[in-house]
Amino acid sequence: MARPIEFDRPKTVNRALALFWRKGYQATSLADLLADMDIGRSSFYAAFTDKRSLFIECLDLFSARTLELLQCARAELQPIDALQSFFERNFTGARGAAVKGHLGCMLVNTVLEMAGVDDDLAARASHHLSEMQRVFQACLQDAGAEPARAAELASMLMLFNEGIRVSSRRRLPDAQHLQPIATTFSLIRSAIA
Amino acid sequence: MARPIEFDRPKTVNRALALFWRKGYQATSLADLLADMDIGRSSFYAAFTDKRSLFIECLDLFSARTLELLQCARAELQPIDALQSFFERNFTGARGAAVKGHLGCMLVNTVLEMAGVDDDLAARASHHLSEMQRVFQACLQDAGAEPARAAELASMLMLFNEGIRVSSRRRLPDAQHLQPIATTFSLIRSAIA
DNA sequence: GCTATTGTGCACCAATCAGTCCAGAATAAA
DNA sequence: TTTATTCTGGACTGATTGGTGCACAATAGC
Repeated sequence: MARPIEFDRPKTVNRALALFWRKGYQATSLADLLADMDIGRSSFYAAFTDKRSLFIECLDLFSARTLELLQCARAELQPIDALQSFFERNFTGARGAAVKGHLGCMLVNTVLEMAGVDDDLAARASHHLSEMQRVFQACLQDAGAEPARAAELASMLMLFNEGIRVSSRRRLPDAQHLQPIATTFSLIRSAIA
Repeated sequence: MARPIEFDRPKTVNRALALFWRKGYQATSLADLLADMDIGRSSFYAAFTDKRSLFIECLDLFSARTLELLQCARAELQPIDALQSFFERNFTGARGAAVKGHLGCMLVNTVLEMAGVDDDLAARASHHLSEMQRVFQACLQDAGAEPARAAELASMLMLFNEGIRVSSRRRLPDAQHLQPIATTFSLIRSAIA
């Protein structure tokens, strides 16, 4: 047929995801993207249609990965431990994880950046957050909470999640994050038992 | 001497503040500002130096007003009630307040928008949030909490604040916000008593 | 080797960005 | 009225934005 595509698509999307995650949608220029993904303009538009379309792809990918991370922990640990580790892993252990932790959550970042600017993007991010909240709720039910109680706690946990993602972009000492996580989960445990 | 300034400076800054609050720094163009403030380019640069300088002025003004609101409630109500009303007022009562509530907190918005883009702006917003946290702590101490305990609760309350400001930009039903506020404060009350 | 097909490098585009500049309008002092 | 001072409207600038188009390069089938 013809010349084969020269770049590794998933890897290239990953680069874009990292950029968008760190700098947000608006502050990431096409020039930034092309340089970092190391492809030409034509290839970019041929493969990804649009800056906006690529952003949506990254947003969905980020959400899928986050949910996967959560489900993974859920399979390996007790439900509440799984939730707690989901928060703590951003501030402990490997340096790579800790660095990523300081970028917060791309979904939360997008909600705040795009609300009032591009409401469709904001709504899409918000929708992914609601999916996360449903997983929170499922974990809490697994831990023995009644559905109504689990829903109530899940919505508080989502609030906590949003808060900690903001807080983690403020470059405060890690202890400032870890201590409230511990406090919150000891509270949740006693609220269920 | 000469021609007097034709516009009411505080009022004009207010207009800019409202715009920045709603759309953030980057998405607010100079054209937007000029149209909304209803002044010409020259007057703008003569009076405010810069888009960035004006933004900083708005940021500081927003912070001052928020702190004032908090201190005001503190003077009129019991310390914990003051804190609780500070959160609830964004989702209850006059429609104007409720609309503003859905814009979240300009400081939180700025931290997330500018982190990794203009770290000085983000740091300035973050600094203002730390001031707020100190007022939280003072209220909790007024309510009888020991300093260490008050500091711990204040940092959790700030996390809660950041969360609720994110959540309020998601256009969820108000009950989704009011219920966690009630739950949180009943928790805090029992943690102090 | 020749041709058809497909992907790419790069020049180019209009639109928009923040910011500058100056001619002239409006006032106050004389 | 004249002059000095100050403020403002709007044209202008250079840089950057996201996006298009085209000529060429690289492959596959023949």
